[in-house]
Amino acid sequence: MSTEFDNVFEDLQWRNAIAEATPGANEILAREKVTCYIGFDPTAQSLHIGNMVPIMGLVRMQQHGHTPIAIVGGGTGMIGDPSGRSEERPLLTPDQINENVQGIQRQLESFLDFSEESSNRAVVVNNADWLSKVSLIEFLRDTGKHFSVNTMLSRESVRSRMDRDTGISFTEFSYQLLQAYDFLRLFEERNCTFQMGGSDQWGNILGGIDLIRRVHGGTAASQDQQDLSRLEAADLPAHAMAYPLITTSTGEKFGKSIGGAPTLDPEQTSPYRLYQFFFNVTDPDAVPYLKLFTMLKREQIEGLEESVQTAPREREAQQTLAAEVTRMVHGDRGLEEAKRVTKALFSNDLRTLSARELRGALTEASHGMVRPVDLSGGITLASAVTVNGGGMISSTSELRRLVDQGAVKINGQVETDPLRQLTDEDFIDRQVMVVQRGKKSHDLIWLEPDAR
RNA sequence: GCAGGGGUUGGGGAGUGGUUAAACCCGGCAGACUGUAAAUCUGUUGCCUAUGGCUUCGCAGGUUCGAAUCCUGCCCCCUGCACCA
Repeated sequence: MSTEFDNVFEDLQWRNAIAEATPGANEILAREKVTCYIGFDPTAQSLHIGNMVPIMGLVRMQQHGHTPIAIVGGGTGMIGDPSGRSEERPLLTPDQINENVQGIQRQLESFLDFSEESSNRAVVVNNADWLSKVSLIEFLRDTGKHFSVNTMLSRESVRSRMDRDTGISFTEFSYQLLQAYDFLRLFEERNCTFQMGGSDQWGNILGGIDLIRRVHGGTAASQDQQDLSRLEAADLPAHAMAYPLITTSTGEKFGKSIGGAPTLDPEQTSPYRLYQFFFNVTDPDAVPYLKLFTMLKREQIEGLEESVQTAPREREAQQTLAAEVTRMVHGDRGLEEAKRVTKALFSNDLRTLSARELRGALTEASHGMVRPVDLSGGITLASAVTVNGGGMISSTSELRRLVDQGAVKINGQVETDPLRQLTDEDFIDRQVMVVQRGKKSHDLIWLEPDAR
């Protein structure tokens, strides 16, 4: 695969995907093909869109001929990264972690090229493979000896916790050693000389390079890691770069909109919702996201950039962004589904669709709350809509408020009476009812099949 | 351990006996405008079988016609001091 950029570094730089880099990293990447890695925390069952940045980082590395390794932190996950946390993390059970590791591993596999024929095929490794096997004594002697507690204490993630009375446990304090050790192992076993990560991980990443340097010699072995940036490229046995943490143009944490960050798991976040998430991105965010989240070429993106300027109404950039991401995550079928549902929901002719079509389109759509309802005992709209909780409307009071504000539509018709009795007339084809809250949220309710 | 301060509705933060479901700000949600955008404006933001009722102000009791507001005990947090080192 070829691109318009000479090397990954330039590519990533153009995409604003580089916040930090070790001195000389750009030359290395231009000159040789390296093996690089990024770590993924198994704190949840599924990756979410925030993880797209690192994933795309690996994808682009591979595209440019480098060999990507994804580490899932089955071992470090047992410890917990103190970065960005004001309190001690609850420890996950080994079972949970295992489950999460497997889920994440599966998801990663759909982005990277793992084929045997590939000369730079991707690898997924679990750091539990080695972390769970090192002996404590061995670790303290061989690795711990290279770390100065003074330096470790000065780490922002540690210091902020020391200042609070809750403090930090030895467990989390040790985290930085483990992460550094990962890099050392990959360096030794897989000739991996490059690490990428979020800029919040920069300290940990440098710790890894420093460890490698101390273990494998180098003239400046006694220097403090704080001074890494002053070293010449030649002194560094390994390199790294960090991507910036993404925020929206208004400074919010990325992905925090509608009900939390969309995940990459279709069970948790339907393709439709993922599509909608990106479709609704604001103008100033559209182009930066296109650069970060898609494989589109420079000229395509520049074309879209112009379209945001000249014809914002067309929302070409958002549409392309949404389509590209959805296809990458859920494939052509997922994208098709997302578009089909979008069309059904925003064309305002719900009544013309059949129950079958609606169910097909909506079951996995929007809030995904599909709930059966039994009419036989008589039921009000309010109780139908709020059954089981968990839907987009959580209480009768909330329904009333929304109805008062003219925000609720049933099958496309504005609703005025939250307490009216439902009849099977309210269900399209006497089967399904589409509840709409505001412009963008939908629920689907269907009649209990045998209660009709 | 001693002394002092404090725990209020998603967050911040008023309120120290009734007119307080609890000011105000932020956030959230919705409406208008628009482009399924941003900005702006408006409304709303405990629950219910709803011109009323119920449950909320760390927890448990108590005093009162009436408590978030007063008393008692407990839990948790912050600040000084002491102890430890």
